[in-house]
Amino acid sequence: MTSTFEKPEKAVTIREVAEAAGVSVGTVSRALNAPATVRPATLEKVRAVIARMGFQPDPRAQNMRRRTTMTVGFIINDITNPMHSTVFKAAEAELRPHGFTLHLVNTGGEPEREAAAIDMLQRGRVDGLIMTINSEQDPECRARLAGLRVPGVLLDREVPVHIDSVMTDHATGMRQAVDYLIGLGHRRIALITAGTDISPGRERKRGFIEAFERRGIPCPDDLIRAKHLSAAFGQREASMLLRSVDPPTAIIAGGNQILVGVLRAIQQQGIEIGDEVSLVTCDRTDLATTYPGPLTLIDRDVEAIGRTAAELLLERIAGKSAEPPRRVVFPTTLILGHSCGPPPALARSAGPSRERDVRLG
Amino acid sequence: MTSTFEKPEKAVTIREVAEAAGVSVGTVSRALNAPATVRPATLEKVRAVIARMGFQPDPRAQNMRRRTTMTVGFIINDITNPMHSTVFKAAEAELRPHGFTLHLVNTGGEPEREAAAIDMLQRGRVDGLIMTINSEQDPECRARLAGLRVPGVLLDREVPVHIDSVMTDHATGMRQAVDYLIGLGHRRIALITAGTDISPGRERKRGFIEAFERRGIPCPDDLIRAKHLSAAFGQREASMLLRSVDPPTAIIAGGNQILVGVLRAIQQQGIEIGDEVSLVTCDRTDLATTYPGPLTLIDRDVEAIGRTAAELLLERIAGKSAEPPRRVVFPTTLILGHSCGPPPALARSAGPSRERDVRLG
DNA sequence: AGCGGCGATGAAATCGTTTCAAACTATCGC
DNA sequence: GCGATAGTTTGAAACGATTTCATCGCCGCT
Repeated sequence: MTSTFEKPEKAVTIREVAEAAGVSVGTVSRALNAPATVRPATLEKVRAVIARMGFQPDPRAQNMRRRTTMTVGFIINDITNPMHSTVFKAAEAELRPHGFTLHLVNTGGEPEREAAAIDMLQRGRVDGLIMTINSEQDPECRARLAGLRVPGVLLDREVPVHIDSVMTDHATGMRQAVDYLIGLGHRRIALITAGTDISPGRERKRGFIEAFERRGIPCPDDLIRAKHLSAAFGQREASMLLRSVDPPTAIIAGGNQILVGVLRAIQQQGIEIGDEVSLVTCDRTDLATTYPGPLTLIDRDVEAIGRTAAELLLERIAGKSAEPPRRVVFPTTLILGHSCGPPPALARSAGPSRERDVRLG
Repeated sequence: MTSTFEKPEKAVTIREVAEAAGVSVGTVSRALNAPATVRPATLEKVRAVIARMGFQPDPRAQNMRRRTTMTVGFIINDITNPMHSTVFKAAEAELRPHGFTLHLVNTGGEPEREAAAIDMLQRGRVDGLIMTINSEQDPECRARLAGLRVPGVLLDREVPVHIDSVMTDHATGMRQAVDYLIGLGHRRIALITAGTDISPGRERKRGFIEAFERRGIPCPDDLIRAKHLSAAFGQREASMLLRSVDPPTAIIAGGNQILVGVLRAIQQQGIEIGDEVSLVTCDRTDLATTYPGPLTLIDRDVEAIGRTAAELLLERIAGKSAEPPRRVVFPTTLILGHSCGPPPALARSAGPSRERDVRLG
């Protein structure tokens, strides 16, 4: 409507307000930050002038003087990962009421960028950090984490450093899933997941192996592919596995991006999920819950994870920096869909547990 | 490894560096910001001290003094929407090499929060804004946008205000999709999309209507459901439409969240996509490309959109504030999947264009 | 009347950097 | 040898708020 360019009038400063109100700058400052200490009459007068002139304190000056920014840094390798963006959203919702706002850095998982992000943020730009550092092993990153000048919370990563963390019990979740598959008769179970250089990869692999051990069944080590959390990796490994001479009868996609690749590989080979190959995935994404079936998945409360990270951080910022680092571990839940059935060989002899539509492989 | 708490030593200031190097603070500052103006011998000496003491300028003080923050604000209603997070990522990738970092605010689309976000960011916290303001109509938000003190770029929103914008030609994309469906024989085509209070909703509806008009075919107004961009809305409307006495033979899911709801409704009623009902969706998400079929969709280059927004902003920040606002419009592409076929009635009489597996409704 | 105490206010210090005019130094031409 | 000049460096003044400290009135109490 207004086609006239509102001239970006120079911001009004506290000094101008003080002059206009006929008081000192100190009084204006107190009127804003400690209203109880200024006489009601004066307070009202100052407030009127503030409102009239549309004064708002300059955050830069406040940051400078208060040595605080009311900003929290969020470091993540890929914000387009639905799990990560959900954590971010939940953390923001928790922090906003406390006046905090978030600085988001998308690192792509590269060690240098992660180290650089920690560096640039923690040096006066934020009051706290929530992060998923992919370079658990990188000495640079570890040094940065060890020397952190602001409180920090680590998400789903295990770094030998004194810092709060919010973890997921991926191992137990994986063990349950594998146990479920073993119970259905599967022995040739494949696991495609993150590299063992990061906690989720290590934990999932551990849970996978443990499930077999507890049953006293030899673990199909040749079917464990723990390298990357990407769709491309998922597709490549799933394709190779499915084409091999002794293919798995069940696949566990250990990561929501991996699932995308695994599904593509399965489609490419025209294989029927649940009948020819059972499928379990991790994390409740739109794809996992909406894909026909739907898919059996290892769920976790991602929003609670984001909320908890924010809570831990808020407590630290509020001053409990002396207390020992805390570590909150969230459980997982196996949610049964219809993507698993008995392995084909078994199904052919014994009665099938659910309707199938047998096709040629 | 280091179990000793690295004491968060007080940050070293430029004054301390100056003293240690035996020069004035001004010289240290110039050594950093204008090395050419300081004598090589002095420069080296200062640099050595800086390195030894590990000095890094305090960003807060720099922001304060320079009146600039090297930060860009990104305001979005929902960062978990894959389109939005992709735009963010692309924009960040473009801005990072220029030294900018991003402040992300997730508003949930509420007008007050959007207005508050603009307010809090543009007053000294950021040097520019990239935003998708949902409250196109809200006077508060419009006023904020009109009085912006920093350069801004609007994403996919039409606000009568002098500001750069990056748009998508949703109307043409929709027209092509509808035309394609009409060509397949469909007449009862449903559109479920955003409300007409925001540009994508208006444009998609316009394109939908135009497609019929150009063919001289009456537009099925009763099948247009333009209200919200949510899975819940998509599911509710799709369910109602599919259960109605004269159901649509084709559905267009005008939004990636809407698609989730539409697919659920279709699954719930056991309807076969492509045979009993044709489906077109918007945006290339993992779900759309991985869902069996895959789905026919109206694609757009979301990364280019994010990149372009960043470029426009960078140019403004670099000083071209006088130039008239620019408006970049990105085209869409119809990508054919296998989710569309001739309408059931036609298919039953004429020969089907692709294999079907007829089921009871 | 004098004194203590208290609440409200103003003046000044402070945060750490950049910037700018002025001072200083060395070099050069004449 | 002297002034001009260019090149460096210095010292101090911003930047815009918060915060500390001293002061001033005022009230009540003895």
